[in-house]
Amino acid sequence: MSRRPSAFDALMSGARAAAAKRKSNPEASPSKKRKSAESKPPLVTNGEKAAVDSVKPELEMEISSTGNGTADAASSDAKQCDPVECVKSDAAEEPGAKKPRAMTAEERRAELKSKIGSLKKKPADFDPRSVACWEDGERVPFLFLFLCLAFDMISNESGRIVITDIVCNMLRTIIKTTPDDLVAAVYLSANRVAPAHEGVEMGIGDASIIKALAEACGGKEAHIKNQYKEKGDLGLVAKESRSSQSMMRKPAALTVAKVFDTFRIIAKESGKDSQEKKKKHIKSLLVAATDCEPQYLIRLLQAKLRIGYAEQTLLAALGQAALYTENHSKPPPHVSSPLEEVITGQIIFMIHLKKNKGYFEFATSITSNDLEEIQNFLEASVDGSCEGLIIKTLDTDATYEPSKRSNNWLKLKKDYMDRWDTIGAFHGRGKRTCVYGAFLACYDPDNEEFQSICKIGTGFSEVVLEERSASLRSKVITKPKSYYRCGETINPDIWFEPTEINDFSCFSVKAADLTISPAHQAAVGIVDPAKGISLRFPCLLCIRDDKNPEQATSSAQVGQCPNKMPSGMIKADDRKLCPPSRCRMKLSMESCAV
DNA sequence: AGTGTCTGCCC
DNA sequence: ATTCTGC
DNA sequence: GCAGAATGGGCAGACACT
Repeated sequence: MSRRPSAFDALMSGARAAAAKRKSNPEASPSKKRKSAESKPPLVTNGEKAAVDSVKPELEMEISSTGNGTADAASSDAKQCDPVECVKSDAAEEPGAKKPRAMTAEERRAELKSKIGSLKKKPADFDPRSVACWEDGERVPFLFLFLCLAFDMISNESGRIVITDIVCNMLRTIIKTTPDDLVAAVYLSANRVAPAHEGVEMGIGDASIIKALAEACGGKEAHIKNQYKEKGDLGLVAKESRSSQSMMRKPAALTVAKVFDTFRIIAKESGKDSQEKKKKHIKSLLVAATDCEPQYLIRLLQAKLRIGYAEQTLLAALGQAALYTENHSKPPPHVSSPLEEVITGQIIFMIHLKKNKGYFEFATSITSNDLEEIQNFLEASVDGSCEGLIIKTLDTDATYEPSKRSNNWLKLKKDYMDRWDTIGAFHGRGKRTCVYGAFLACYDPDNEEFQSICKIGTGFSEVVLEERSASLRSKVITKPKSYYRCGETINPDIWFEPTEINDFSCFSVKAADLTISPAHQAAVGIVDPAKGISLRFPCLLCIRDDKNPEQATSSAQVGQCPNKMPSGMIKADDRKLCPPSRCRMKLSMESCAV
C-alpha cells in the first residue's frame, strides 16, 4: 500500500494555503505570460516563494485537469495544446515581442548548450536568467532539465556540493522564468510521478520499454535486447537507434510539462489494452525526442537515472533554491510534518488489525548484556525459524524512529557460508557494463549435475569483478552442458565450462538463509519433488583460486534442511558480539530499519 | 478458464 | 535485502 | 557515515495470450 513518507514528500507537501489560492484562480493559463497574467506584487521574490510553496497544490491541479479531461488518452493529449506552439503564437500576436523571429529548434539547442555551463557557478554568483533561452512563461524545454542533470553537467561531477549547486541553479532558473513548470521539473528530476505515499507507479519495466523501443525504431526486440546487453544502458540504445521512419514533420520540441503529463497519463492507464496504450505514449515521446532526450526519457521510465544524483541531492538543492528566492519569515501553514504522517500510519495500522481480528502480543525477549547468553538466544530463535533478533538498548531513550538507522535498535541475524561453483553469468548494466553483473552459482550433487542455486551480484569489488569477468570470459561455451540443471525462468547470458575443466576457482558465498525455490534447482527432489533450494541474500565473500580446494558444498549437505545448514565459517563483524572462536556462525549486526 | 509474463514491492 | 565507492 | 548505484529471492496482482 502506501509507503513511508519521505522527506521529499514532506517538502513537496508544503503550503496548502497556496493551493487554495490557486484553486480559486484556476484560469491562470500556463501558456500565458506570467508577468502580466498574475500581476502579483512587483517584488519578484514573492512570486517565487509562491512557486516554491505551491509545488504540491499545483501537482494536484494538474492531476485533476488531466484526469477530468477525457478518458481517452489521445484526445487528452490533443486537448493540451502544445505549450511551445501556444507561446510562439502568443509572441507573434504581441506587437512588442522582444524576439522578432522564433529561433529554430537547433538554434535553441545550441544556445542552451552554450549557456548551460554557467549553472556551475556558485549560487550566490548565479543569475537565474542567464541560461534561459526561453521566454518567461514559456514551457521549459525538456532538454534543459536533462542538459543540466546529465549532459556534461552532473554526470561529470562527483562532488555533492557542485551537483547541488547545479540543480539549485537549474531550479532557480525555472522559478524565475516559468514557475508553473516547477512541479513537473522537480518530479521529473526526482524521477517520480507522484509522492511516494500515493503509490502511483507507471507500470513500465524493461520489457515494455524494449517493446516500445523496437516498435519506435522499427527494429526487432531481440536486437534491442542485445544492444542493451552490449551497451548496458537502454537509454543509450534508444539514443543511438534513431527512428528509422523518416520524419517529415518534426513534432514540437519536448517540454518538461509535456513529459511529466505523459508520464502521469501512462501511470493512470489500466485495464484492457493498457499496456498497448502505455507503449503508444512512450513512442510518442520518443518520436519527439532529440539530442540526448531519448536517453533520459528511457532512463526516467526505467527509474534508473544513474547520474550520481537522486532524491537527497534534489532535496538539498530545492531547499537551497528556496533560500535564494524567498525570505523564509513564516513557515507555510498546515505543513504536514513527518511525525503527523507517522501517527496517521499507526492509526491505520490499528484499524487494520481490528478488521482482521488481529491482536498484539509481546515478543519473546530477554534482557542481557552477556554475549554468550545473547548468542544462545539467537540460536534458539533461529531454531525456532525466526530470522533473528532485534536488540534494543535500555540505556538510552531509544525511541523508534521510522526510516532512520541508529545503534539503539539493531538487527541480529545469522549467516550461512558456503562455496559454490559458477556455471553462468549475466551481462552487467550501468557501471557494470563490459563486465559480468552477476553470476549463476550452482552446486554439484555427486558430479552428475550442476544445479543452479542462486545468482550472485553483490559483494564484488570493482577489481574482483573485473578479474573474474576476464578470467571467466575464456571459459565461455555456447550452450549449457546437458548436465547443467537450472530453472526455466533463469536465462544466463553466458554459460561457462564446468569447473572441473577450469582452474578450480569457486565463490565463497554468504547468505542469510536457505529457501525452497520455485526457480532454482539445487537439491531438487530432496526437499521437494520439483522445487530446489536457493539462497537468501547471497553475497560474495571471496574467490577461492587455490588449485586444491576442498570440495564445494555437496548435495547432501544442502538438501538436508533449510535452517540446518552446516555453517562454514566464522567471521565476526566489525561490531563483534562474541569472540570469533566461540561463534558457530557469523553474527551479522546491522542497524535496524525495520 | 487457465497459463504465462511483467511489474512492483518486500526483505 | 547486501555491498562497494567517492566524498 | 551518507548518498548513490550495482545486484539477490520470492510473491501477488494485473494483463496478455491461448
